[in-house]
Amino acid sequence: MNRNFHHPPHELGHAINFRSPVIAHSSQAVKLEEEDTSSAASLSTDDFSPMKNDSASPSPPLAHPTAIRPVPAGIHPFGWPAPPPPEVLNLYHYYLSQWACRDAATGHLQRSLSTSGADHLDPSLFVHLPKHPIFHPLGGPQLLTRSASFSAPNPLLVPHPGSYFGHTSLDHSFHHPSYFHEAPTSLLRPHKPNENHPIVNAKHHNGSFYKRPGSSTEISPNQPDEDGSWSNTSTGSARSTPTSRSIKASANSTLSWINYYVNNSAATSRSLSDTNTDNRIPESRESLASSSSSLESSPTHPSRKKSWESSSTLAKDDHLGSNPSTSTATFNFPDENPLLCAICGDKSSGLHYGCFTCEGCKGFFKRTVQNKRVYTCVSGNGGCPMTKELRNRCQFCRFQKCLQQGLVIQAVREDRMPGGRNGSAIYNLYKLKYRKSKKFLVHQNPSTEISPENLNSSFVELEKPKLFKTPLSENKSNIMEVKTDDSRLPTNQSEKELIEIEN
DNA sequence: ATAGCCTTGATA
DNA sequence: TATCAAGGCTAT
Ligand SMILES: [Zn+2]
Ligand SMILES: [Zn+2]
Repeated sequence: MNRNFHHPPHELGHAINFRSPVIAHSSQAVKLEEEDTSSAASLSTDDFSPMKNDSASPSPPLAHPTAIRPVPAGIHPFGWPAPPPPEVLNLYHYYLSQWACRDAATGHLQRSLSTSGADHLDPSLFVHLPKHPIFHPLGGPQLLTRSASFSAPNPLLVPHPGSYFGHTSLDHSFHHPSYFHEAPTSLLRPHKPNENHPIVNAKHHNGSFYKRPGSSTEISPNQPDEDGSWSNTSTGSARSTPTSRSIKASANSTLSWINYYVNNSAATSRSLSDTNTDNRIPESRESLASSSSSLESSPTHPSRKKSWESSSTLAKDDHLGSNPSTSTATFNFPDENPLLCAICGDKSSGLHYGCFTCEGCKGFFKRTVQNKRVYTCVSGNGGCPMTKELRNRCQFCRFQKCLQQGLVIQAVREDRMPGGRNGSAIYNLYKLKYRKSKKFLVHQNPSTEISPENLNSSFVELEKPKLFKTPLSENKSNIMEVKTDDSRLPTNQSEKELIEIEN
């Protein structure tokens, strides 16, 4: 049977497809127009009911899907640790989100601020940014205040992955490492958000969104509400009137963390250039890297080291999730050990969606794709550790790692038909393929000893999935443009290699 | 929501 | 017929 009911990734991200009940109640999280005095803690379990809003909800659908954590604040169904304290500096998120913009002309990443000051920074643009605390570039999670400063390493690791600035839609490419480095400047502009953004557009702000009162450098009217909205951004011209909590953001302001990068933009741009493709994590950035070299690794540079072959401390547990500055090594799980989950390092139950994964990650991936769920990182930096113990703490980072490791979205069947085997179109997307010919395995390994090495030799390693291989580039087809043609013939190089080896 | 265990069904 | 990677079920 030819299966044609896959989950094409380019469909998953479209706003129209993100009307799942899980997403639907995100109207709680983002309200731009009206004042909302309810706090996030007021969310009840009813608000999260998956059966709610599906058909009978009177509230109109959102213009744009909003990624939220499916578990509302204050609810910890699985004994999760208490969520991080509320974030106090959305401005920092914004800054990081803009920091990664690559200049089309120079190829360098844009800094987010002009040297003339912060005139382009309008805090009312930050309304829908996640509010989770960020990780300090130097160390563990911290609450940055507007007066916070740091002598940051150079470069800062990554922009905040939960920012929607510059993106017309959410989809799973959002999770991919290339997202951070290849965001097209045509969509992700350095000094102001994407005007085409369904939320950040004139529809919500009467076209005066970017207008600023006079030449003031005051950038912060006040803090957003608990749900992330700004109470005073609804009506017209008086919108941006600074309040008593406004601050200055001039070159000599207290925003020294901004000034740092304003004054060091050249260095930071260079550090994120394309030449930086190795997976090595500089010591000064271990804290942010923790589980994922993923955020830096290039999908086109496989870096096929099989560290598990020589390592004897594979599944070393680490419960120091809140202190990642000391846990870099222990999170470096091998990704192709047939015995271990490529996502979390737990015991693998076999090949699932193209990779060796545990039952948990297999099910998690399936649920995520089937239900078209979108997550945000609980720590705000996309670098949450991924172990058996910690994998449930951040669904965003878990799914991100699934994609990074090469789990194939299309392998989740839309028709939910069990059994059988997936067609070649999907099969070709797998990073690892089971070698059908057992003769070769015997020939290769006459000994009957089952070692990880022998097991691995029975699998053919192929090129990275093409799914995300095309980096986000300057053309407008930045998001999941790769088509999944089921009728594609097995004529690619990887297939030839497979055949050649088998014969 | 998670994850362990079960059922299914196209291939070899 | 045995495999084994899909989805299903369900206690927690
Ligand atoms: Zn796992
Ligand atoms: Zn995370």
